[in-house]
Amino acid sequence: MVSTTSSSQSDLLLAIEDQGHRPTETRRLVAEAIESSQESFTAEEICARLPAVGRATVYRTLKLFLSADVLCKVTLPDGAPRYAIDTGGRHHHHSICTSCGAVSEFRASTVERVLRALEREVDGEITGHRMEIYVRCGKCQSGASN
Amino acid sequence: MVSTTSSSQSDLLLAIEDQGHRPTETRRLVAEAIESSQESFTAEEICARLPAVGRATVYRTLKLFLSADVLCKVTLPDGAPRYAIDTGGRHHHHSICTSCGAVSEFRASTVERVLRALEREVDGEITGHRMEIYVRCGKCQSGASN
DNA sequence: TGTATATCGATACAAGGTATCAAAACAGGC
DNA sequence: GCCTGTTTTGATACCTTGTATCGATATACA
Repeated sequence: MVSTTSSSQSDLLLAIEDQGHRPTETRRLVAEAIESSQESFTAEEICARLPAVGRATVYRTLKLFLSADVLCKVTLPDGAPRYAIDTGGRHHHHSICTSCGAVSEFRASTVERVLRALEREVDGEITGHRMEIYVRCGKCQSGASN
Repeated sequence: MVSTTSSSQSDLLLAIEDQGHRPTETRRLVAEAIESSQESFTAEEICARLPAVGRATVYRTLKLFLSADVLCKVTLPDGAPRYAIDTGGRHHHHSICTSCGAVSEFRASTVERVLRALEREVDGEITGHRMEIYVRCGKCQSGASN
């Protein structure tokens, strides 16, 4: 595929470019598919929307975006993984609407405070954590549909 | 003095019996393998230790223990699942040592308080959550080995 | 003893990825 | 433009963590 030096570069693409990866046409397609996604999405949805792009490449590209911190991967209550664009910079957590899949970020300073408190309760040193909040979002509550 | 209450039934086995499932020999084998496990373990480790028990049966049995709340399933930072005996009754969370795999429980009343506070921050109604704390446990810190 | 139900193992299959590898695309020097 | 070394790519095989199916067994119990 031929690379385009088009104007309005996607934020996703710029982010991995900053990490030293090439902004190829294939990656631009993946970025575009992500950016035009409503709410969150699965890797296989991207594969289905880009039949010309290999499955391995989709996963590789998602991984690049993840490591550039412009994409996040969340886990639904049943364990199914979903991806969503990650806009926040500092450390944060995600809330996921179990009806529509919308992912929001929140900087949980409160959560960090709790972790510091827990440091005295647990045996050893806290090295990391995982936290997700499942919600039924405002939109889904009002629009009775979903 | 050791209470020799005869054929001391495994707690795991008793728990699923209470749910109306039969305490079969196969299940007893799985329970035994679990109870003699150090720290946490994977399903495949149980399969490997019980070659006479079918893989599907091992997974089915783990699922029974999970739904009887005597087993818990945790996720390591890299996403790999592990199982551990769950002794706490009330709602609680787990801390996992990323060195040795030891899983501990903690009743995080503080965490619950945070969730109530977050209820005002997030859009919608909180319906659930997932939380895991990763630690380097005391044993691993002192014994420099792991 | 007979029969309904529960459980079992083998096996195929599913989801979500990763490893491999040869081919294509590319950057940069000439 | 042409060469050359590095990246990226797609196809494909494979891996992990399970779940579905199904015929064979085991079990309860009337």
